[in-house]
Amino acid sequence: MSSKRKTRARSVEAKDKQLQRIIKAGRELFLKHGPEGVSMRKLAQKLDMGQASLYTYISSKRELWFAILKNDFSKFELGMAEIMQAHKGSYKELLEKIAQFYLEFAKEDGKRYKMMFQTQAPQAEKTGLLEQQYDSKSIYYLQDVVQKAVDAGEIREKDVGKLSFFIWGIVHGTVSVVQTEFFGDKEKIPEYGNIDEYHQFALKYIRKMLNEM
Amino acid sequence: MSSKRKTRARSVEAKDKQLQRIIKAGRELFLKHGPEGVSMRKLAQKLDMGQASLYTYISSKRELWFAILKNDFSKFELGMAEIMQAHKGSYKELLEKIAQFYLEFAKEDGKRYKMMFQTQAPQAEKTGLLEQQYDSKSIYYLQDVVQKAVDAGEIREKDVGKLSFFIWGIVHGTVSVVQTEFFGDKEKIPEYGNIDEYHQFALKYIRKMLNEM
DNA sequence: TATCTAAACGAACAGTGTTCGGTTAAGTAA
DNA sequence: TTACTTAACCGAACACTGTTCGTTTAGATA
Repeated sequence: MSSKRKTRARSVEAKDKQLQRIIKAGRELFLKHGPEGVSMRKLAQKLDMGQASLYTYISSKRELWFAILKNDFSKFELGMAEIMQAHKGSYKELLEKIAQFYLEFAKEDGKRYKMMFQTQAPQAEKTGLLEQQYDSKSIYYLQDVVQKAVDAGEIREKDVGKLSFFIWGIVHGTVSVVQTEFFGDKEKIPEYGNIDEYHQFALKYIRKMLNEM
Repeated sequence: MSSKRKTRARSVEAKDKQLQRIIKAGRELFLKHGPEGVSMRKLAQKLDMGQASLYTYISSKRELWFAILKNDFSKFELGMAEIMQAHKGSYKELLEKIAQFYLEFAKEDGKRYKMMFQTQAPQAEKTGLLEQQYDSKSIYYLQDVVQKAVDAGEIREKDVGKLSFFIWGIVHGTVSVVQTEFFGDKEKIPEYGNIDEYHQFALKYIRKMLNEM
C-alpha cells in the first residue's frame, strides 16, 4: 500500500499506538465480515505489515477478538455509568432508562451489539490472558440499581439476583428478536412496524412489568 | 473402523439411510465441538468413508448444518403442535404452557437449544437449497395462539404482531441468560438458585405480564 | 561507535472446505 | 448371462486458514 519507509515501534507509546491500530482495523473487519470471514493475512494486508508481525502484539486471533470487546465494553459501561450518575428521580425510572440505553445502542450500532453480546469468539487452541480477564460488568450495574430500588421500597420482589437476571434477559431478548427478524440475512421487513415503534412497545410493557414487581 | 466390505448406496432407501447417518453423526460432532470444531475429514472418518464422498450427499458443511436444524425443528414443532392440540383451557394458559415448553427444552437439551436458536451456522461461499428454505415456523405457532387469545378477549392489547414478538423475545432472553451465565465455559454457579427455581420465577412474571396485557 | 534487544517478516507447518478425475459397484437392457 | 451405463466412492490436489520458526535489522542503550 504505502511506499513510506517502515520504522519500528520500540517506545512504549509507539507500541501502544500500533496495538490500537490493529484493534481498530480488526474491529472494522470483524464487524463487516464476522469472526470467520476475517483472516490474519487480510488484516495484516490492511495494516500493511507481515502476517507474523501481528503476533508481536496479540497472541491469537481469539485474543484480538477479546481485546476489541474489552475496548467496546469499556465505552459501553462508561455510557451506562454516566446515565446512572446524571439520573434524578426514582430507581425504577433509572431501570427504564437503562433498558432504553440498551435498545438505543442496539439500534444505532446493531453490528457492534451483535459482536458484543451475541457472537461466539473465534476459536483457538490456548486460552489467552484477555480471555481469562474477560467478564462483562454490565449485569452488575443493573443488579446495583435493582438492589437500590428494592431497598427504597419501589419494588416488592425481594429476590434481587433473579429479578436482575430476568430484566437483563427481557432486554436482550427484545433486542435479539429485532436483530434476527428485522435485520436477518433475509431482510424481511415485517408487518410489525419499524424498530422505534417496536422499542416503544417493548418499553411500555417493561415499565408495566416493573410496576407489577 | 469396520472391516466389512463396503457396498454402494444406489437405491433411494439406501441413499436416504446414508444421508441420515451423516446427519446423525454430524449433529453429534456439532453438539460436542461447535461449528468450527468439526472438520469434514473427521466427520468422514467417524463415518468410515472418504472425505469427498460426503459431498455426494450434502453440498457443503453449511448445508449439513441446515439439514440438521431442519430435522431438529421438525421434531420441536411437532412437540409444540401436540401441546396445542392437547390443551384444554384458556389461550392465556396455553401461552404459559408454550413458554414452559421452551424453558423445559432448553434445560433438558441445552446444547441443542443453543445450536438451534443461538449459534451462527458455519460460513460457505454459496447459498444452498436448505439454507434458502430455512425458516423456523415456531414464531407463527405463537402468533396464532396470541391472535386467538386476543379474539377471545383474554388479552386487551390489540397489536398481535408486536406482542408475539415481545413474548418470543422474553422467553428466549430468559433462556439465553441461563445458558450464558449458568452454563458458560466458566461454569460459575451463582447465588441465583438453580435453573428450575429461576424458571419458576420467570414463569411467574410471564404469567403476571400476560394478565396485564 | 559497538552492542544488544526485540520489531518485523518470509517461509513453512499442519490443518481447513471443497473440487476434480478416475475407479468400480450395482442397476438396467439385451 | 452379458454388455452397458451411471453414479457412489475416494485419493489427490487446490486454495485457503491460524500460528510458529529463524533470520534480518532498526533503533535504543552503554
